[in-house]
Amino acid sequence: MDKSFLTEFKQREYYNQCTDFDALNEFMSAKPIRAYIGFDCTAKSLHVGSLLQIMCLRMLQKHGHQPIVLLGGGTTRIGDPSGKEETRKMLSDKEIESNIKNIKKVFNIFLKTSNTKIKPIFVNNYKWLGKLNYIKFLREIGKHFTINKMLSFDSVKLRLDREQSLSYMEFNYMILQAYDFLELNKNKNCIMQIGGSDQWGNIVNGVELIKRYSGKQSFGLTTPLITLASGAKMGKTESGAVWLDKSLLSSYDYWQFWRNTDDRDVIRFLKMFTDLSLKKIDEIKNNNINELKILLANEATTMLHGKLSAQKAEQTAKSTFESGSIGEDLPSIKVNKKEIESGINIIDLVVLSNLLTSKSEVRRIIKNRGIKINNETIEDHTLQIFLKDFKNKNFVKLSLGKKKHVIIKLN
RNA sequence: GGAGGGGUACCAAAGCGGUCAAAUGGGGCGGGCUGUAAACCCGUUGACUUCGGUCUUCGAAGGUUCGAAUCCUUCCCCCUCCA
Repeated sequence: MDKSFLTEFKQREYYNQCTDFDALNEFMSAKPIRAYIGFDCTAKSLHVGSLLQIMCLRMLQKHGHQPIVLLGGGTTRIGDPSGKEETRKMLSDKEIESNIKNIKKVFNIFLKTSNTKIKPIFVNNYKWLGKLNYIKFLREIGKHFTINKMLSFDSVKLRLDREQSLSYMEFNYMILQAYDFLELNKNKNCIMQIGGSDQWGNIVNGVELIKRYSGKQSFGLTTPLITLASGAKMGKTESGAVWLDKSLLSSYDYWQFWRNTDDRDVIRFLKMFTDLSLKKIDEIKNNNINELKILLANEATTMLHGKLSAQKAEQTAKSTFESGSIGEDLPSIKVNKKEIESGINIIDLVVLSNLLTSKSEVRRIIKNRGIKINNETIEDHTLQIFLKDFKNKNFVKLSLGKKKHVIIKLN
């Protein structure tokens, strides 16, 4: 074992804070360890906001350590108040279980699953949280927490300071997360928890609980909150959240997300989100910035959707943006021939294509010259589209702005 | 419990009887410039529309009025000070 995990962790700018950096470094150098990250299961899938965490797990594997993936069926039922302005809606057990099932897929893509020494261990904290005995829990675990301290945590303090209510249920979240860590420490020999910087308080609680409960040392490690050069939070695109799931966001759109990275973020993202060696990144860092963005997009898309999807996306982007033609990977919808036969209003067509949902908005954008059909700007919102407008191959390309395109095919 | 202040569109914040679908700023969206970047500039930002208008919005419910975001009543929520 070497000391390379934390070294690389820092070099790739994953590092934010650690409870005891030097001791952890010793530990990780001595022998393989197990570390865990918990993931929220409130949505059908994860989005790029969780990607850095996933990359951490990959890096653990790369250096011979074993990741534990906690899909929090238990804590999701409670809802983490950290960074949230208000209580989340409650999810049904059925939804949570189905979310967990779907989210698992992401890890099987990003993580190595064949090598038994490092393959991810999936755990669901509902298994232990679900059957807690309240009195017993209060006596064994609750006694280690003081309200005084709990009130001082940001997740709680911010909510209270800002007049928003915090339910008793959510107030317990941090204890449950600490308990998770204790549980994994006892039963899975897990000595580290990684998380985003907003999880620091929760993580430290776990480390302290383990210390008090069993006298053992454990570690917490956090990654920075990634903000874009523009100051925005990472993870939004024209079409919404950037999901790590093909059925929620196409590989083309995923590719586009990376391709549209702000200049100032490119090198950082290459380090964070690709497997390119740091040496290689250093060599190419002065290359043409757009080439680098394409590289980033290809690497990131390959990792999630495979090489073929990445190539197709790149090809489609090329034909769409460089030659204004039509790439096969553009999103498409099928329309029944009958709907077009007698002519269809351009506004209705745009709505039909799901590019926009409000007719008023379509009108407005047409006025602003933002709608194109087969690359021609629409000037008149009363325009009718007929079968003859569907070119040779029975399709039209409908564009909203410069970046959103849909192919409408006849059925 | 007492005394004040406040709840307005995605957010912040004006408006305090008609000219208010509601100033202004931010954000979003579209256009221009460019490199599918940033910065900057312009336009736009409730829904539907035969582009004449029509309908629904200013914490909630009632009321006054020809007419209410604006006045009155009750209720809900928040903030500050006092106890």
